[in-house]
Amino acid sequence: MAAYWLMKTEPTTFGIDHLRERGIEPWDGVRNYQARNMIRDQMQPGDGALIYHSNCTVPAIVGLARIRSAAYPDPTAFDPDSRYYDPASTPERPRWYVVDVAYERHLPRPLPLAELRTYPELEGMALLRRGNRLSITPISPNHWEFLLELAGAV
DNA sequence: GCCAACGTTGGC
DNA sequence: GCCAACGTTGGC
Repeated sequence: MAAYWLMKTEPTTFGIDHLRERGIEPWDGVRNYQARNMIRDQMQPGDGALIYHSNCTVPAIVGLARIRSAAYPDPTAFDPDSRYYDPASTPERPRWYVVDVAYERHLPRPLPLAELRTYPELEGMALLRRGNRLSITPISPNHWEFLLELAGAV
């Protein structure tokens, strides 16, 4: 049974258009233990993902992607030249993980955060909870269906 | 740029 | 193990 996820990214750094150009890309740089645990322990190839743009003019869910690999150690943690370098993570004892994420499509209509807050159907969605800062959150099947219909993507 | 919320660090 | 200080996230 496939699961669903929401993955935040900053469009100025790596947005949905970058993902479309790359086709498939390791989702690197996650440096939060809760998010790491979801990547490492729960994500499966075939899972669906909503791509969310944060820290921008109109924060919004903008596209659909697919998890395409099991978790493996984040190579940027081993690279002293990377901004995500973490000397505490070694190939022998990796601390951080990635999955490969494949572009599927832009939503026909982006779903702005401000609009999402208006739907009682989305109550309980992690993105909408106060003070939420997790870069990866699970999406319930009901919310997934609702969001896709809302965006005209069904 | 402001600031609330949250995570991490480190002294004790 | 507590908790204050600090850093980061991210909406507004």
